[in-house]
Amino acid sequence: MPAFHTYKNPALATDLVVFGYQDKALSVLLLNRKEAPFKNGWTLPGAFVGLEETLAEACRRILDTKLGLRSIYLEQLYTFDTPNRDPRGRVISVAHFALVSQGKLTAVAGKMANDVRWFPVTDIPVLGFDHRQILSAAQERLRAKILYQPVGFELLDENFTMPELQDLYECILGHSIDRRNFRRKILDAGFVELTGEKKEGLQNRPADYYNFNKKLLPQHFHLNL
Amino acid sequence: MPAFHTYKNPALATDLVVFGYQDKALSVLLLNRKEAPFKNGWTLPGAFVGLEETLAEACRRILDTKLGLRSIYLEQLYTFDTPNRDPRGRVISVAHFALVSQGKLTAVAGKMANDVRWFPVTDIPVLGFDHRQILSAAQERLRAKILYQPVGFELLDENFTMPELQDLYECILGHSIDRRNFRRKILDAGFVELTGEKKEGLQNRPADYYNFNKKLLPQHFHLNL
DNA sequence: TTCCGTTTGCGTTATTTTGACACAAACAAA
DNA sequence: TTTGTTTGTGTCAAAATAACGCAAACGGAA
Repeated sequence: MPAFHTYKNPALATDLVVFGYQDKALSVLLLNRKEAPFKNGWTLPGAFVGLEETLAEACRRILDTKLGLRSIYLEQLYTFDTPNRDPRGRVISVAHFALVSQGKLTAVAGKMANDVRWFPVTDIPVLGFDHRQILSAAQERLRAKILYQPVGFELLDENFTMPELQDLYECILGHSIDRRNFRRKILDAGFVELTGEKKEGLQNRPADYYNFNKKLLPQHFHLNL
Repeated sequence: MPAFHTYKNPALATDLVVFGYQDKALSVLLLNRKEAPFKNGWTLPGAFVGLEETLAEACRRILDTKLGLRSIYLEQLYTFDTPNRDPRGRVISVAHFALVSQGKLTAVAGKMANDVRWFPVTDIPVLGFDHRQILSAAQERLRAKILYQPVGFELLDENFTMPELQDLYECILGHSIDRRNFRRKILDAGFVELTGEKKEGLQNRPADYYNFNKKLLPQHFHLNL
């Protein structure tokens, strides 16, 4: 038996699908590469995984140093290993996806280098590597997840109105929902509560602000939308 | 930038959760290790991933050479990277789970080395590495999956009766279901059809044989059981 | 002020789905 | 024939869902 680390293994990387919600649209952070391969092409942010860090730590490192994002929702998505997915050689990528709330999104937008941009998921450019496939998998996961876990709140501010929440759901699910039925199902699920405040200063009737109540959270529900 | 494969990367492995269904019980293939670490302890079958093979190929290799199983259902589960999950060093494992039908199960049972055994999921011994965690994740995935994809049929023979199918569902879900409601929901989902044959030779009323009909498959349904 | 267009909040009703049963049919064994 | 057990089919009340009406609360125009 040879020494342990002399085994020839594929290289290990992480790629990140960072979702944000702004201007009534779900969007993704893309990075314009300055180096080959795919020079000047758009890709997901990613990096190789070091010997001393976990996958999550590698993701946090990317989020922090490349994008200036901290303490946001992060989840492992899938591990991609198509043979020629990276022209440089054999690289296996453990893809993750992250959710950025509106508050943090706007706060960081200015700090970002001009080679990092938000793209609405409805208008994604050609992506390098197999990142189009990764992005599609992330969207599918998010679609499924939003129906049984309170993950959508990671994309909104602490306080949000029912119409705002509904528009988010519609963006992610890709179809429109009846206002009144949506409201009823969300309230029945029982993980939001009224704050008592209203969204004033608008043109129409003020909307009630709601709050994601972690104490009431059933941690497992099922929305039929 | 150093030569590509001089990056220090964690070692990459695969571990397999092979599910079988026999004697009205869901069971898992476990391997008794002949070498350290966890010598004489039970673990999931696994192997390191070579440079020239995909993850799926590595899994097929294990299934074929170690267990004598071919062309069975295989799916990626999750990638485990807890720092000290392997006492030999930093190993990241892309766990998969496989489903073996009763026919193939019995055909191969005899060929298996005596250090490989089926264990009912209700009676699992202490496992090495983080394999208990992997097994639990696989069970959870299977529980969820059986409700919206026709994956349970991979565990049965081509022809099966409704009571057999129900018992399988009950084993995986972990709770009993009303016979009549179960039948109705399965038939409403519309991916099984009567073969016309009956399971004769038993003590009681013969049960109708059903068939998993791939042509009728909606590929996306939702069972509420 | 009054009227209008728009959005929000709250409700109703018909339909569908679900959960909990009852009962007869088909076998083997007594 | 009778009994015990399992399978196939149907019923019915309760719950969940989809579709929809209507008044309240704003800003802006008349």
